[in-house]
Order: sequence, then C-alpha cells, then structure tokens
Amino acid sequence: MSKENINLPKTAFSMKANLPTKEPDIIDYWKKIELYKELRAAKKGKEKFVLHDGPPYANGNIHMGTALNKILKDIVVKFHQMEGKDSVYVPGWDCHGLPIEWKIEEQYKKNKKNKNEVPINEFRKECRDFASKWIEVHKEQFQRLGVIGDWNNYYSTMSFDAEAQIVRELGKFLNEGSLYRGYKPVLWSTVEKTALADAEVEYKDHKSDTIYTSFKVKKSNVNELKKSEIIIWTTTPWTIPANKALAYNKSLKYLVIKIEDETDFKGRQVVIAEALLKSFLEECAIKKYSKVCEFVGKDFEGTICSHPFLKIGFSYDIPMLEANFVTTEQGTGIVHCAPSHGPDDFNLCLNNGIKAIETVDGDGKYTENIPLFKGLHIFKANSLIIEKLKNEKNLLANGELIHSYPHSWRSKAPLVHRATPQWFISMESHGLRKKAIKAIDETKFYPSKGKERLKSMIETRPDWCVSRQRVWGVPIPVFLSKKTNKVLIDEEVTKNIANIFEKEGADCWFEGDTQRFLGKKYKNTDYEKMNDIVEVWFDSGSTHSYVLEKRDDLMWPASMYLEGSDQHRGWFHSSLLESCGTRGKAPFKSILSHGFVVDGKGLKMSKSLGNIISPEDILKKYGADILRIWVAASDYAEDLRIDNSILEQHAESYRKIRNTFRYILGNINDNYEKIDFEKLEINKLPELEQYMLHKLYCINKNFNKNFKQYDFHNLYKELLNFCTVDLSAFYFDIRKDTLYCDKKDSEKRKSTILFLNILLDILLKWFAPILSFTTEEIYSLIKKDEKSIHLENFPLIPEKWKNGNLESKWLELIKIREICNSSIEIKRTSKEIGSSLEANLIIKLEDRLINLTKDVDFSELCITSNAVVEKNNSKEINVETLKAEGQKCPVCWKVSKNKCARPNCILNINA
RNA sequence: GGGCCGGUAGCUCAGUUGGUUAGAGCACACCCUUGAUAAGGGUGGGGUCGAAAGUUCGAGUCUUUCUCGGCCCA
Repeated sequence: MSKENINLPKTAFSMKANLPTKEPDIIDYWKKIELYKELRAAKKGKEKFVLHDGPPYANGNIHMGTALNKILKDIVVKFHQMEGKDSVYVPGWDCHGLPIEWKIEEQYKKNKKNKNEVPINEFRKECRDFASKWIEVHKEQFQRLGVIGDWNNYYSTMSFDAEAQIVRELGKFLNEGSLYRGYKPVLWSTVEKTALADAEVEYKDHKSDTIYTSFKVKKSNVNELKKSEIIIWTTTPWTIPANKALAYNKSLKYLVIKIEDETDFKGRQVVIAEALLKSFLEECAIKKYSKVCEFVGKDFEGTICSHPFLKIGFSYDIPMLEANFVTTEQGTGIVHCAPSHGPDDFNLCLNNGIKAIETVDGDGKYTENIPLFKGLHIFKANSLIIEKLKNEKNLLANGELIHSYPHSWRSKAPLVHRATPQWFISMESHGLRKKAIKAIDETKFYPSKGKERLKSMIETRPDWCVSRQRVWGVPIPVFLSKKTNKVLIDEEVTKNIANIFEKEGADCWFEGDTQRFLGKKYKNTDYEKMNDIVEVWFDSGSTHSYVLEKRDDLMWPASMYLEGSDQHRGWFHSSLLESCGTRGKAPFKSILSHGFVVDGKGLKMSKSLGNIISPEDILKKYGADILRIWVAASDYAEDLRIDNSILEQHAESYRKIRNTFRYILGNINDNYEKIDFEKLEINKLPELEQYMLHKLYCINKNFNKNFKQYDFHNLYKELLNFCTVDLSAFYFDIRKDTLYCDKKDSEKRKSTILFLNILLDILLKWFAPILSFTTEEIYSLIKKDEKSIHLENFPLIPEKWKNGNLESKWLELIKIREICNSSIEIKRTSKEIGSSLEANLIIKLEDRLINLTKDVDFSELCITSNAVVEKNNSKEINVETLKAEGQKCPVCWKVSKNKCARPNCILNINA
C-alpha cells in the first residue's frame, strides 16, 4: 500500500545488456542515418584531426591485435570529434604482396595448375579478387567493433590511382638519383625464387654441415706464413666455390702450429687464432702438434692465399683482408668470404675492389661462373664439396651443427644470401637518413619511448631495397638501355607510365606494346623493360601521398599514425623514409604505438600454447562494448593481457556502469531535461548537489588532462571509480530517501532530479567514445529528436562549479561518515541491528568540526534514523551507535518514537 | 646471440625529485538490505613491489648481476 505513495524508479532501460544481440541493431541504425556523413556535416569547417589508418593486410580474419588497433583508433577519433574537431577516419587496406600470391599459388597446386602456364595478368586478377574479398570481410568485422569511418570510400594500395601514385613516388627517387641498381646479396628463397623482406624471414633451428678447410698461403710478409695454411670454419660448405677472400681481425693473436698426427695433414703448418686453438684441436681430433710461432693479426697484411680447389681449376688469388666482424666466438679466427653470399663479405670485398658476381641462380643452382659445379643445386652441393676437399687433402674435419638460421615465413624453407641485381634507395646520397632523423625529432610520440626506438633503427639501417622478383605488386617503372645497360631517367616517361596506370591499372605493364610507356622520344627496341615489382612497404609507405594528399577530406601531414609497436620497423618506418625522401618531412605529426596482445600470463598467443582468444568469440559472448572497455582500461604502452577472467572482470565493471545509468534513468523516469550549465543557480541547490557539481568539475579536469596525453586507462579508471565510489555508494545511496519519499514538488527532490539530469548528460558524453553502443542505446531512449550521441561534444563545465572550500568540508564529512559506518557495522555484526535505518548515531566531534558541520544532517548522510552531534574534548572522532527505538515509518522506513518529520508521510496523513 | 622495453595484491592500474605502517577499484570472505533486486550498501582479509647483491641514515624508486616475458634485429 505504501508503494503507491513513493516514487520508485521506472525505466525502459533494461538491467541486462544483451550486447551481442543489441549491438548489431545499433550498427544498422548508424548505417541508416549515415552517421559518418552526419559527423562530417556536424563539424564542417572545424579544425581537422586526421588519424591516418595504417592499412591491414587484406588476408584472413581479424585477430585480437587487429581488433585492439581498430578500437584504439576509434576511441582516439571519437575523443577528438567530441572535443569539437572534424575528426576524419578513412580506413584502408594493404593488398599487394607475397602472402596473397602464395594463397593463389596454393590453390593452383590443389587444382594441379601450373603457375608458369597461366598468363601473368590472369594470376594478378586472382590476387586482386582475393584481396577484394577479404576487404569486404574485414569491413564487416571492423564495423562490428563499433568503429566509425568512411567505409564506403575506403582506400586500398591496389586501386588504380594508388598504383599510379606509387609509380610517381618511386619516380621521384629515380629522377633525383637516389634510386639505384645495385648488386647485393639479399636473403633469397630458392623455393619461392624471390628476395625476401626482413619481415618475411623467420629464424628457427636448422641443421648445417660444418667444415674445417685449409687455404695454402701463396705470398706473405711473414716468413713462417709462407710455409703455412690458413684454416677456416664454415657452416655453409656450398659457398666455398664462391670464396674470394679471407678475413682476419688485426688485433687478435694467431698461432702457427705443426700437425704431427698420421693424417693428410701430417707435417703441415696451419694458422689459427690462439683463443680458438683448444676447440679447433678437439673438433679436428688433433692429438700431436707443435707450436711454431705466434704473431698478431695485423701481420697478415699483404698475405695472399690460394683456393683449396686450386688444382681443379680454382686458380685465382685469395687475398687476406682485415675486418672487425671477425671474432673468437666460433671457428678459427679467420673467416672465409664469399661476397655473393653474405652482407659482411660483400661489403668487405667491395671496399677492396672485389666485386660480387652471380654465382647462384634464382633456383639455387650454381651458374657458369662456378667451374665444376655448374647446374648443381646448392642444397645438394655440401656432400660433393666435402668429398672434393677430402680428395684434395684440404679437409681437416667435418660435422653438423644445429643453430638459429633464417627461413622463409611462407614456405619454411631455409634461405641463403645471394647476390642479385636489386633496386635500392640510398640512405645517404641525398641525405635521407639525416632528414628522417630530423623529422623524428619534430614528431610527438605516445608513449615517448617510441621516439628513441624509431630513431635508433633509422640511424643504423642500410639502404632500402625496394625491388621484389614477384608478380603481385606495382611494377618498378624502369627501362634499361640495351646498349649502355644504363637506367633511363626521364621524368616524362615516369609521368607517362603513371598516367597509363591511373586509367588501366598496373596490369598493363605486363602485356601489350611497351612503346606507349616510352612515348615518342625513345624506341622500345633500344630499351629493356624491368619486370621487378615494388616491395609492399613502399606501397603502404606511400599511402600519405595517394590518400592524405589526394583527398579533400584529409590533410597532409596526418595528425596521427597509430599502430602496434612492431610498426616502428614497418609502416612508421617506411612512411617516414618515403615521405622524407620525397617531401623532406614526416607524413605525421604524432605517433601512438601500442603493445601486443598476450594471454593472461603475459605469454604471446600461439596455436601450440592453445591460448588464442578471438575477437569473434568475445563479441558473441560479451559484445563489443566489453572489448572496448578492455582496450580503454589496459595500458597500451605495455603489452595488453587478455583472458576470460580479465574479460569477466571488465564485464563486471560494465554492469556497474550500466546500473549507474539505470539508476539515473529510473529516477527521472526516462524524462531527460537538458540543463543549461551556465544558467544554473548553484547557490539554490543543497550543499550535497553543490559538492557533486564540484566533483564533476574535478573529474572533468582530469578527464581532459588524461585525454590530452592519450592516457585512456587512467581516464577510464577515474570514470569507473566515480560511478562506484562517488555515485553508487555515496550520492545515490544518500539521495534514495529524497527521490523515493519526498513529494515530487519538494525543492530538495527537484534539485536532485536537476542534478541527475546534469549527471546523465555529462556521463553519457564522457563514456561515449568508449561505450559507443551503450551510450547510443541510452541516448536514443532519452532524445527522440536527436540522431546520435556521437554527434555531441564533450561537456563544457563552468569554472563556477569549482568549490574548494566545499571540497575540504566534505572530505571531513566523508571521513566522519566512514567512522559512522564502522560503528554501525559493529552493531550489525552483533545482530543488534540490520539496516542502517535501525540505527541512531551519537557523533562526538571537536569544536572545529562541530562548527564546520553545524548545518549538516548526519542522519541523512549516514542513512540512519537519527544522529546527534556532541562535543568531544579530544581531537578524535568518536561515534556511538544505538538501536533506534519506536515505529518504522512505512514510507521512509525511518524508526522513531515521534511522528515522522516528513510532511507527506503516511503517519502524518493518517494522523 | 644482440638491442630496446617491461615484471607493484587473484585481476586492471596508481605510486611525484629515494623519506612514515606501499594505494585505488574490481574479485574474494563475512554481514546487511529486498523500494537500483540476476541489483544495492557495509566491514574485512590479502603484497618479502620478479630474485640477489650494492650505494645510502633510508630503496618499489638509484647501480650491477641474474631470471621471466614481450617487441625488434642477427
């Protein structure tokens, strides 16, 4: 009966969220109202914030890392939009490259189709279709996360305009002269028949053949050396036929020893680093020997050796060269150098006038430059080489070694270093390295440690190899003169090629008449068209040129690039180099990098550990808003942990937030009234509401501070704590009495409702970038005429809400309240009372606090039936709890011997 | 193997230039409430700050070594 006399909360906002079924409806709604267009229209002409999307590879379903990245981007974009900026987000995809090519080749293998018999453009079309298919899948998956962007006008690296612009960009390097044709050993896969990018290489254990072999000294300034042989150790016997030099360390100590064992080497003098003598003797099973002499490495200067295969046709001189990469970690202290098969070897030889030649072809077979072995596959050569070395009596020992070795990430086949003609962008010739380092200094990094990470990479990286011997990509638009073998450099030709690509796509490079690329100035019979393609990092590193610069809705440079920390060597890196090379500046003003998603124990997710958790499963079980909370609550500067218990915890927090909204909505009965903050007459409000306004002011201040630093986990934590500590356990609990029991026209109740309206307005906006779905659900409930919460701006909280005096007073009150609670708890545990309304308080305070709190009703604050304040002679706060005696008011449930003080109380009405 | 980054309660995170008994929320336990109810309130337990050594009157904070994890590189 009494329930009719009180105002119980009533709302259409359900307690149960049901996000997995509700969220897709909200996405449909956003599509229907064309939210992205609305967002642009709402901020037309405002300052832009452009988060330029790093294109994910259009291949396979998204994983947690992608989900994290996209949600974080969306949170940043939404924050800036609500800050008042025109915050534009255009998603993009990376489409060219080896992984897709492999997928198509796999299909061919399944269907017993031979790739070499398929016309190149038919193959390319299949790659293109494959990428297109995955773009569509990704689009749905990203939108399901709540990500708002220009999904209808996304960019891709394979669009014709992109392919054309990539040609123009590369042309800039070509025409200025920093793109050069070099001959360098690159990591090569004999299975895929291509050079591999660093990112395409994985290191894992591999069993290699090892040999100790000897090089006879032909000429030396040291007498004892003239009668000696140099010993080398290698894990790649197949490179011996390509040997062109030996390297020593000038500061190491070396020994000449005479072997006495009854072997091929009996009586021969060999040279070895002193530090490695022991292991050498052991591994070569040398028992008897004598020391002849010792000397330091620099004495090797001028020494010339002959090849172990001297007698079977390898008659060229082998000089000994000084190199600081020679160490005493393993081997003999002298390193065999094959300039075609190792970067160190290559550089050392180049500096000494020894050029790398083509020793091994793309299939992994020796070329005609290697006598005796021509046509033999290098992976089958070791045993033959070992046998021949034995025949020549130049093999001391051979064995096997398991060590970390580069492999192709696709085929898992071991890789080799192979000298091939490649296209490079020089880091030095036009000051690229310098420009890039300067650009890094001018960029803001979140977290700041990213700056050093990127810088140290740029400082030490070699020239950028931009060519690949594959087909699915943008062709390197270059012609070589058949007469001079020189590169044709003519801006007009580059421009011409780009314009053709723009209309027809890059496929046309591979078929039809080449004359039209050359124009009228040159004859196609005089030039050879190159068939290499551009590596994909150049594709994506150029997005700033064909996305940021080309689109009217975007701007160059971007406000921010936001990717996983691995992209310091990926997209951040290639974008920086490309842009500094062509424009002298970075294409971004700031970089935000995030860590990796790991499991609950901090281990990376892997099939073998079985700890992989997919976004799809989370969406099905919890919904996107929970995933978004996980992103917001985690510290992205480090790795982000996720597992079921972590998600469960965030789901629990979500329920708390949801119920906070539900309490407000219930008490205002879903009748939201917009309050003008500026016109608010604060002084007319009860002090509690004034204090809560001050609270809002403070939290807003921190909110803005945290946002400025992209410190979302602290921002979210403060909001969550506000909901639990300040609202649920404090303000809401206290004001239940007023809301439920006061007459609707009571001033206090009206003030409470007023505050709840303010609170709802502010909370919705604060949470909108994170809880994109839930806040929209609420918004649609209370604002029938407005389209979306995401079109709103963050609240502007008037300075006059700040009230420092009130804060210090209420901090004291809260302290007293806590002591009261402890006192009540004692009586509760002893079962003397149950509800706090069964208690009366006697609070003893010192004079200072008595004066401070003389207008305070502690029974209201502590939710008890009565509370009296008495003077305390000590500085302590003492509280005594007594069981309230009398009758329980059926309306407000306060226990009293007297009549209820409330005017609308039933007891009074009946009396 | 090398470089960089990190390890604070079961979980997510605070912890200012080294300075009292290391904090918050969640989770947990117990109690209350049944007018936010698959909700709400109260109280409480829980940490040798990854390990060891060192510098210091004093170390979560500085140094070194080790260990575990992550990213990048070879």
